[in-house]
Amino acid sequence: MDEPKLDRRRLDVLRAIVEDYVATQEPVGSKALVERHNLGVSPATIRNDMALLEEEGYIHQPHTSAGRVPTDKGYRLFVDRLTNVKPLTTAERRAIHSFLDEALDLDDVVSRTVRLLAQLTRQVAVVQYPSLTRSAVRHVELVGLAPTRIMLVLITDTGRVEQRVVEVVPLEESALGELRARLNAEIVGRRLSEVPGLLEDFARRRPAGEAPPAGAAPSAVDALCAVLLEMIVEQREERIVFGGTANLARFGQDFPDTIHPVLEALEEQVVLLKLLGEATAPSLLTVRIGRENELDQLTSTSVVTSGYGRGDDTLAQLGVLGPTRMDYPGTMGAVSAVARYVGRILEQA
Amino acid sequence: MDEPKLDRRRLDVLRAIVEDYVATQEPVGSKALVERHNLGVSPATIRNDMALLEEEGYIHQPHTSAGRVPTDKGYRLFVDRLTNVKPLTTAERRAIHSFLDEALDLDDVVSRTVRLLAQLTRQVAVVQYPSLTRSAVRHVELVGLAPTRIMLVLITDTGRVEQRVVEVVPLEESALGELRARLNAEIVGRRLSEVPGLLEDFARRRPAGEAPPAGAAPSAVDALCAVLLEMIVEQREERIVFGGTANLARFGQDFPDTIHPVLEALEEQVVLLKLLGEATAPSLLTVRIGRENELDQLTSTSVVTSGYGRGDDTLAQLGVLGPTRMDYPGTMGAVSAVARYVGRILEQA
DNA sequence: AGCTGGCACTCCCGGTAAGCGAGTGCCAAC
DNA sequence: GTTGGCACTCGCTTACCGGGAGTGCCAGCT
Repeated sequence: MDEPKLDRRRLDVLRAIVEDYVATQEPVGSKALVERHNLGVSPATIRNDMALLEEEGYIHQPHTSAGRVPTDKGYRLFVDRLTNVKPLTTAERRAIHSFLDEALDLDDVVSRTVRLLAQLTRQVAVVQYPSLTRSAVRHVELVGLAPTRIMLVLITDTGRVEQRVVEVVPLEESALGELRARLNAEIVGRRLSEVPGLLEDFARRRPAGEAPPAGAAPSAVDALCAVLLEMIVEQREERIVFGGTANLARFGQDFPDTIHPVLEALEEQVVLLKLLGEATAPSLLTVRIGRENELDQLTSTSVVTSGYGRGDDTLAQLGVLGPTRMDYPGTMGAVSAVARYVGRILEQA
Repeated sequence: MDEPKLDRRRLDVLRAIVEDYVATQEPVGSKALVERHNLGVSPATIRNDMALLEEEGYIHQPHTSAGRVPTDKGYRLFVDRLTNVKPLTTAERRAIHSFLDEALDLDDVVSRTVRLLAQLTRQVAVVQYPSLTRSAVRHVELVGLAPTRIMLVLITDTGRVEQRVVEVVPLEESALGELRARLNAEIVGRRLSEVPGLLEDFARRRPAGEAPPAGAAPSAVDALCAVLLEMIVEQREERIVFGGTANLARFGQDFPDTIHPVLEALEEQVVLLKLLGEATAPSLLTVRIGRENELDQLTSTSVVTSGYGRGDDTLAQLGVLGPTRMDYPGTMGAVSAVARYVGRILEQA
């Protein structure tokens, strides 16, 4: 352990400080502490403990003769060792189910999840679309719009639908049908990450009569494969949506100078990606507190994320963002529960 | 005219007040006015005019001995009679083109439009997806996932793709193909609004041998038609996205109590719908100022919207929202230009 | 040793008072 | 109809001054 000196009561004090501060949003003093928690000792004793905690960097005094406020390090210890995720109430649990069960398609699942998370945690919610590369092909559709224009629709087993229009050399309807069948036979059910290899193979193996004359325009097959590849690769930069920004402003002038940069940060896809961080195992919670976030604009916010997916497959991340003084146990419980349930929804899709 | 008394100079004064107030965000006094605009008269004269304007309700004095601020009515007159939409700079124009030309599909067009509008106007941008009902069917695809499960994909000529999974009585692959062909023959190219009628007709006209035995489960045709109808009707509540909320917070503590309700309002789909209002002819600008908005939460904001679409067909609305003290000419110019260009993009899709 | 009550000290916060300055309305004169 | 002058209003800033919460320290108690 880093700080073996921290005996039991000192930890209790830290926990009490975090809880009170989160609840009241005001620096908490020794007297208030002994009143609200039965610590069994006098304020003076608590003061000694607090002095110690401050020395170790777990709490901080805004000014002489003010109460104490937890530091990032204090929150970190609180999250790691002093508390557990709080299980949801049955009402909340029911809300999750009824809210998500009504979702019609993937877009709907994602947007409902955002609203749900925002409402449950009263914070800003961030949800990433299920990764294309980790999902599998459910179907590829080729729709002839005109002799030289084909719409290529890719449907994944996570319910994601991507489409793109391709210009090709003239192609008959029957050839199109045959191509559709062969293409589907080749890649349906395979992971998207496998598809590039399969396509390459597919293009090489094509029937002899279909090979284009040397130097001619690329065949329809080639053109389609190229676009399909492009779709898969391009979409690796995942889509991320967020909502519940009103919760940022909720605390009135709580941290007024902070709200603008945070909103700005949220509007940048790149930032959101960093925010959600590396994919973790499903329902494994990650908490990043204050300055643990790399971005300057987010040094006074905390982020709680979790992976979600089918079984042990992490398809994407979701989570919430709020001020460092957040209700960690409750937030963690909500994020974790929502992540699990979204995963289950995707399974049955 | 409502107020025939308003002679030329008085109108000039109002215009000057609006312009200065928008630029400085501070109540503007008579002295500052004559300095910044060459009105050719003395401050005392301006004061007389201001008193008149105030009496008529065009401007307002926050407190005795402060400068004047335009009222909603003042902004209204300004927008209606005192200014024209400002044409964009060529740089801005170029930005629009390069930004939107890169869009890959409809989602991309919409999200890019939001970012573009937000950036151009430095305000909150709101964009509605092209209306399903006013677009036409490009293709309907039926994908057999399992003997009793079919995925129904509807593709419109605006590039919108909607899909839904349907449970049906067992159906062979060949029957599915035939059904797909017949269904497409029936409705491709037709307006979505016409589809319900066509489908009814279609179901009635079905070949005799295919009719289900009386009292049996509904045929696959019936089930599919039902879901298709549902998709069309349901989606009438259009999707709307917004962005650029950071711009709300930009003015620091400008209108601090206002930002929270506004953010809250934006998160409600219903509110957004009201915000964009009735569909208007493409590139016809609508400006709603302050209390002209029905919603209480938005009484200190103004909304500038425009329809967009192909040719004379209005497919949806887009626009921006900001404080009533906004740069109306510039905002109107940007909204109008973007609406026109988005329409053109949809045409060539 | 560790805990406790007492006590002096620090410093934030809220309220009040004074001075400044911007802006006005009015009026008499042009 | 316009102008300069002038007294007046009133919000904003600064300074000042208790009151109060909270602390650190210390001496005494268990």
